[in-house]
Amino acid sequence: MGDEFCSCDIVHENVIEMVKKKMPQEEKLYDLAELFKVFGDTTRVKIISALFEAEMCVCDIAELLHMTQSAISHQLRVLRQARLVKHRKEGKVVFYSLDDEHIKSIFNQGLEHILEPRGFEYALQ
Amino acid sequence: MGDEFCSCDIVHENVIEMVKKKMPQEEKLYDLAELFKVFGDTTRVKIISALFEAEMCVCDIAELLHMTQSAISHQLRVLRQARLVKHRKEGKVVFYSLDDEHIKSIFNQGLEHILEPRGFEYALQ
DNA sequence: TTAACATATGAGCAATTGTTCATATGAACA
DNA sequence: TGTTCATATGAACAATTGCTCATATGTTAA
Repeated sequence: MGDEFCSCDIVHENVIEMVKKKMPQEEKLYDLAELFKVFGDTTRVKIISALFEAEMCVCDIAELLHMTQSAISHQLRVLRQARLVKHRKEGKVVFYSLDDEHIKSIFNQGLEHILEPRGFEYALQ
Repeated sequence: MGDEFCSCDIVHENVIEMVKKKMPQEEKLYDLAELFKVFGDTTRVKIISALFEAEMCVCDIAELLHMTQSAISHQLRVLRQARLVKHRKEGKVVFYSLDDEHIKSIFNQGLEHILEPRGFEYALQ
């Protein structure tokens, strides 16, 4: 039954069909993964966390995170392309700030998950 | 001023100090990035999306996503370690389901972001 | 016990990613 | 105009990641 991606015999076809119908489009799920991938790096999470507090220029962020200007600039590019930050030029200086209200929600939900006490079963792993 | 991670002279020390005080602990931000990293893969996003609809065994998921049992099992391990799914054994069969209410929120906030219409400036990039 | 089966896991490989280094761009000012 | 400075970017390299393949684990049934 099916395309043999699993050697099992017990496949629950009715469940699979139901789930297949209800799941979002493949493309949406791909985009969603791409979005979370942007959040999935310590440097970028730190940048976002910093920009929650204040608009900052590239140089400030580099100084704050003890990283090179180049590294920060590369990461800001990623954040820009994901529409998570916006920028404003003032002469030579470029100020970055958060672009989206959703970010705070996503970020905070993530923090809540992190801060939850861990269950017994997990502690054993 | 500072540790010279940036050759700039214009560093706004007062902003940096303020932000530094308000930012979450480094370790929390690291954990947060680790959590989002788990969401940042198409296969795992699809698995989570499927488990929103129903509890499923490894074989069902493999069939649904047209992927090998091994690939799915490896990814389920990642999801388990991040406490995003739980499992229940019934004989040889292992059923997986979502472990956490936060997941739905994080996931849906992400989808909202994805679905937002894009601005003019971004369209040009 | 042995055979069959559902799942888990380790090693290896290709693809992706984050940083560094060198340099380009573009704005302000002498 | 030429210089200085803030930022952006391309190439290269090391580290990480997701999959495959082979095999281990653990459960059921003969």
